[in-house]
Amino acid sequence: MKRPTLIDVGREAGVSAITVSRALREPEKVSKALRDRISKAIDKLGYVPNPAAASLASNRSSIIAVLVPSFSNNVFSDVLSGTNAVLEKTGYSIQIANTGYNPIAEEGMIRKFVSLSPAGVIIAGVDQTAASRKMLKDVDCPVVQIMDITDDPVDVIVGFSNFDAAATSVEHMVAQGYRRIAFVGTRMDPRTQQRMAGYEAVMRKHQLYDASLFITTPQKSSVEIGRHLLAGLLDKVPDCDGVFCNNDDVAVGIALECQRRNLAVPEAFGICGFNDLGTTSQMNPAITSVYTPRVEIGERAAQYIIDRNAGHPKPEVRNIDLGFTLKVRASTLRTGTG
Amino acid sequence: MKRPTLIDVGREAGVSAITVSRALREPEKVSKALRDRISKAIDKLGYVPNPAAASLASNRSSIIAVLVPSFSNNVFSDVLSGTNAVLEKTGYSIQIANTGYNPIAEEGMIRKFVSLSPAGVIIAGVDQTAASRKMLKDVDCPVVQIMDITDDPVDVIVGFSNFDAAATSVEHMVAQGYRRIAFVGTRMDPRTQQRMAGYEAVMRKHQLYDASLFITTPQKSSVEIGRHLLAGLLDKVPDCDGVFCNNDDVAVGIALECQRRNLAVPEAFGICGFNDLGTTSQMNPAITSVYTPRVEIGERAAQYIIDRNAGHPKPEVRNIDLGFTLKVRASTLRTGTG
DNA sequence: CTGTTAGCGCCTTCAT
DNA sequence: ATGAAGGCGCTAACAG
Repeated sequence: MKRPTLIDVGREAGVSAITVSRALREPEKVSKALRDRISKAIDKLGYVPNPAAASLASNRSSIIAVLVPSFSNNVFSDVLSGTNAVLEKTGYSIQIANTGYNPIAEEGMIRKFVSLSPAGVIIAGVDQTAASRKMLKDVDCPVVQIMDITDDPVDVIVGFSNFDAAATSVEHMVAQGYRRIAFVGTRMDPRTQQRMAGYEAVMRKHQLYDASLFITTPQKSSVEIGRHLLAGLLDKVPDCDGVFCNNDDVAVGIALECQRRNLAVPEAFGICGFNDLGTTSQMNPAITSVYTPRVEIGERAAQYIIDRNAGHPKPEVRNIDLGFTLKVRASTLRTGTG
Repeated sequence: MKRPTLIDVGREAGVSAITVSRALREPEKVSKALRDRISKAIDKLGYVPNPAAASLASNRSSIIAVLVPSFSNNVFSDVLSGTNAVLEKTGYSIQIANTGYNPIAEEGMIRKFVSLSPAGVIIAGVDQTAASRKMLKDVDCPVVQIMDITDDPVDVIVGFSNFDAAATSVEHMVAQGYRRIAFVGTRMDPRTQQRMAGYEAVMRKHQLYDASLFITTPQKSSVEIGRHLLAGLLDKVPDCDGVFCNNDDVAVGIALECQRRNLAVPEAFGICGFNDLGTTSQMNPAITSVYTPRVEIGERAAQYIIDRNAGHPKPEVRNIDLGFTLKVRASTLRTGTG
C-alpha cells in the first residue's frame, strides 16, 4: 500500500530507476519502446513523483513564488489569473504570500521562499529593501518584478509607468477644462505615490498645483471610503471641479456620492478612476479610467520564467513596458471631443 | 559560500546536527544553554532550513493546499485573506490552485497536492468527484471543505447553507409584496444551483413559481452582465417586479440598469444581491444582500488545520455552520418595516 | 541510450 | 538531554 517509487516503476518496467526518471524529465533521451513500457508501469502502479525528493536531489523545485501586497485587491487577482493560466498546463506550482504592503515582512517572506530553491519569483513593485534586493539578485532563478517599470530591475520587470498613466489622465482632465482637480489617494503604497507624482507634475506644469487638492488616507480603498473622501474634499475645497483617483473603487464611491448630492458629472465635476476594473464603465454616467494590463502582466511574468528555465538567454530589454490605455468616458467629457 | 546545513550549525555550536534539529522543532527537549548557543550559531551562519529535506525525511510538508474555483472572485480572495492572516505567523505556507469550476481538473490538482504530503487541504464546496473524495479521505492531513455545509464532509466543513441563505432572502422579498421575483444566476456552479433551489422552494411554497422567471447564463458574473441580463429579463417577463441575484456584481449591474431605465427601486422593482461585497451597501438606493462570513471561513479553516496538527482530536461536530446575515436595505423595502 | 554510484539535508529510531 | 546510524526518493556525474 505504500506509495510507489521510481525503483518500483523501474522494476515493473524492467529498467533502472534513473531511466524512469529520465523518461519523465527528458523523454527524448529514452527510446520509444522503453518510454511506452515505463508509461504503462507508471499507470499500473499509480506512480506520482515525490517533489521533495526531486528538489533535494537537484537543488531546485517547481515552485514559483508570488509575492503580492494584498489578496483582497482585484488588481492582484487578475495578475494571478494570468500567471495561473500560463502555468497550469506546466509542471510548476504557485506558492503565494501576502506582504501586506510591508517591506520588512516582505523581506522575511523572500528569505523563506529562497530556501525553497524556487523555479521563479514574481514580486510586485520595485521598492524592496536592500536586503530583499540582494536575496533576489542571488537567488538562482528568474525574478520578475511587476506592476511598475524601472531601468534597473533585479532581473526583469513587466509593467507600466504609474507616473505616466496618472499624468496622461490628468492632462486629459485639464484639456477638458477642469482646473481644480483633486488627487484622491488611498493606502498610499509606492505605486500610488508615483501616480500622485504624475498628477503633481501635470498640475504644476499648468500652474494648477495647490497643496490643498491632495486628499489621502492610509486606509485601503473601497467604494465606501470614496464616498466619505468626497464629502471631506468638498468641505475643504468647495470649488473643486474634479478628481483623479488612484483606484476605481474610490472613483465609484465618489460617483455614487455625486449622484446623491446632485453634483452634475461631468458638467460640474469630473471623475477619473484607475485600473478600469469593470464597474466604472457601467456607471451612470460611465467613469473614465486608466486600463492597466494586469492579466497580461501575470501571463508575461510566468512566460518569462518558463522560457528562462527552458534555457532561453536573458533578454537584452529587461524592462517590459506593457503600457496602459486611458479609457475616456462620460465622467470627464465636457467638450464632447474627447 | 554554500548554504549552511544543520551539520554546519552543529559544528559552530559544538553539538550534533540532530540536536540543532530538535532545538528548532522541539525546543523544550533541549537544555536552555544549548538552545542559546544554537540560536547564536544559526544567526551567525544565516542558517535557513531546507524544507525539501525536511519533507523527504519526515514524509510531511508545511504546505497547506488551497483549491479555489476562481481567483478573480472577491469571495475567494476574502477567504484567502482570512487563511493567510491566521497562517502568516506560523511556519505554514500556502500553495494555491485554481480549479476553474472544473471537477476533472480539480481531481488532477488534488492528486498533485497529495504528492506533496501537505499539512492540510482547504477546498471549496462538496461536489468533488468520487476519485477526488477518495484521495481527500486517504490523505494523511486535515481536510477542510468550505463555503457550503453538509452532514457528510470528508473531514470537516466550514461554511453556511446556500439554500437557506437564498430562501431567507426570497422570503423577505415575498414579505415585502414582491410576487414576480426572478432568479438571476451566472456561471451556475454548484453553490449557485443550491441558491436557485432555495429560491425555487420558497416560490413554490407561496405558489409564485414560474419557470420563465429563471434567467441564467454560464458566463461569469460581472456588473456588465447584470445590466444585459436585466434587459433580457424585462423583455421576457414584462411584469417581473424583482430579482434575487446569485451575486452582488450582477445585482449592482441590474441596479444601474434600473437607474438608466427609470425603473423605480424598490417601488416598482426589488433587488437582492448575494455575498454583500461592499458596493451594494453604497448604491443609490442601497441594495439588500446576504452577508456571508468569507474571511471567518478562511480563518476557521486555517485554525482547524493548525489545531489538528498540534494534536487536537477530531471534533465531534464536523460541520461548522457559520451562518449568514440578510442585510435588508432600501432596494427591497417597500413597506418601511423590513 | 542505459546503468552505477553516491549523495542532497533532514528526521526517525534506537541507544546512551 | 544528547548522539549515532541509516534512509527518505530522487538526480548529478560519470561509465559504458
